[in-house]
Amino acid sequence: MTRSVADSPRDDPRRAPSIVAPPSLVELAAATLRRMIVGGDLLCGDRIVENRLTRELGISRPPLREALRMLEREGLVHQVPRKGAIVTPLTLHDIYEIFTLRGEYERFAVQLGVPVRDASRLRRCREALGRMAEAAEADDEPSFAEYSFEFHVSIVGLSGHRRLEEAYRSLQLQMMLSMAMNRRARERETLTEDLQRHRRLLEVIEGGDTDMVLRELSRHGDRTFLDGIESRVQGHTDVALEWLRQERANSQQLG
Amino acid sequence: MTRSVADSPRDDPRRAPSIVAPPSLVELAAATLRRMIVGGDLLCGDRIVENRLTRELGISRPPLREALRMLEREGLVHQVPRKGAIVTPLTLHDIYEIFTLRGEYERFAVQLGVPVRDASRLRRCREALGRMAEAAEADDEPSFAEYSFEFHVSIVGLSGHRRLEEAYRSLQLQMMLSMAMNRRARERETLTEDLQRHRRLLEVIEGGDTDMVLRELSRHGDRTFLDGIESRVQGHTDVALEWLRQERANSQQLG
DNA sequence: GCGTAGACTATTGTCTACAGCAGACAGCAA
DNA sequence: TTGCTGTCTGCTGTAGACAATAGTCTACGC
Repeated sequence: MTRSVADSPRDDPRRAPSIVAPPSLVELAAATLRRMIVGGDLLCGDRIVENRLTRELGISRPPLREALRMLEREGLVHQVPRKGAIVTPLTLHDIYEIFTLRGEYERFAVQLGVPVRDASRLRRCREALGRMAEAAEADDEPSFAEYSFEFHVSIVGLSGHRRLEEAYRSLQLQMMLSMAMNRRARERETLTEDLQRHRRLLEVIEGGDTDMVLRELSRHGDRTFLDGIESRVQGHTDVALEWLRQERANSQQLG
Repeated sequence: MTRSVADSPRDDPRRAPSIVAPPSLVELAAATLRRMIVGGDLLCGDRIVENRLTRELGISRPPLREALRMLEREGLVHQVPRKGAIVTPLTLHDIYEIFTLRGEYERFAVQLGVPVRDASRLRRCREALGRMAEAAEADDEPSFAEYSFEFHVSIVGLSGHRRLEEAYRSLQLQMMLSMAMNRRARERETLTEDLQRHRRLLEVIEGGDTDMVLRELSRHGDRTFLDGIESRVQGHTDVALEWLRQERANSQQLG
C-alpha cells in the first residue's frame, strides 16, 4: 500500500513544494489508526487504550495522544475526559447524518466543478479510476476500497474548493467506518460492477452536463449497504427512519 | 464572559448527563487559543511559539500541543513539520470558500429544520437572541459577537443534524477569524441594527415558510465586511473574484 | 566586497516519570 | 446471602527533560 486512504492531503498549495516531505510520528500514527479503524481492525465502541497502542505502534504516548485528538475532530474517535477513547459508536441517526451530508457535499461540488475547467483535476480522477481498475484486476479489495475513496474525493476536488474537499474527506472516512460494521453487504456486488459504475460516473462528468451528473450521482449511492441496517445499529430516531424509507423507495424506483 | 464562543459542545447526547463536567487543560487551552485568534489578539500569519504560550497560559507543552492539533483540524491554525505553527493566513480564495460553504450549510440546515418541530431547539435560538439584546443594550461588542455566533449556530442546530452543526461551528470560527482582519468594516452598522436583522430572521423562521427563510438568509449576510476586501488580502483567484462580483451585485439588488 | 561554510541559538519532536482519578474486587457487616 | 465500603490496580492527565532540526549570524576565503 503506497499511500494510505487516511493520509493528510499533501497538496496544500500554501506550502512550497518540497522534495522530501518529512513525516512526523503524529501523522504516521494518525494514518495508521485511521487504517485500523476504517479497515475494521477496531470496531465501533472498542476501547482505545493508549499504553497498548504505544506498544503496538512503537511510539510513546504524546504523539499518539495528538493523533487521537486529530481523529476525534474527524469524528472517528470519541474521547471522554479521564475515561479514555473509544471508536465512535454509530447509531442509525449517525448514518442518516453521514449519508445526507455527504450527498450535499457531492451536490455542491458538482455544481461548482462541472463542467470541468482545470484538466489537471480531471487527470487526478482518471488516475484514481485507473488504480481502481488495477485493484479490481488483482481482486485486491482493500486497495480497491482505498482507491475508490480517493476517486470520490477527487470528484469533489473538481470544485477547486479545498475546505469542501477536506470536509468531504473527513465525512467519507466516517462512512467507511460505518461500512466496516457490515462488510458482508458489499460482497454481493463484484468489484468489476462497482468499477463500471464509477467509470460511467466519470464519463458523465467529462460530458459536462451538471444536471446529468447529479442524476447519475443520485443513483450511484451505496444503497446495498443500507439493507437491514436497522437491525445492526441502535439509535432509531424518527427522521432517520423516515430518511431510510425514502432512500429505499428511491432505490427501487431507479434501479 | 460566562461561556466562550469557542467552547466545545457539551451537549453531546451520547454522554450521560453528569453533575460536573470536569474540564481538561487541553479543552481549556483550546478555548483560550480560539478566543485569542478570533478576538484578534493573534493575527493571521502570526507565529505561535509553544514555549511562549505555555508561559502565558501557565500549562506545559503536551496539553498545549494537543490543543493546537485540534485547532489545526478546525482550520484556525496551520502547522508545518519542524517549523512550527502559525495562525492560518487567509487569501481571498479562502474567504470565497468560507462564505460559499457557510451559505450551503445554512441552506441545508433550513431545509431540514424549518418548519421547526422541536420547541426546545427554538428556545435555544431565542435565548441566544436574548443575550444578544442584553449585550447590545450594554454596548458590549465582544459579547455581542459571541452571542451572535451562538445564535447562528443554534439556527443551524434547528436541523437536528449534529455533524452539520459541528461543521458549521468550525467554519463560523474561520469566518470570525477573517473578520478579525478588519474590524473597522463592522463599525458602520450599529449593534441595534444588527440585532434587528437577527430578530427578523428568527421571526421568519418561527413563521415556518422554508423558502421565505432562505430569502431572508440570502439578504442577511455580512456583506459590508466584503467592502474593499481585495486590497487587504492576497490570493486573488478567478473564481474568487467572480464570486465577489456576484455577491456585490446581489447586495445592491437586494438592499 | 561577495559568497560560503561553520557554529550557535531558538524551537520543535519525543520520551520518561509522576500525580490523580475511575472502576473492580475483596472483605466486612447486616 | 446481600449490600456497602475500603483498597488496589490500571488508566489517563500533566509535567519536565532530552534530542534533533531549522534558521541565523559570524567569520573566513576567494
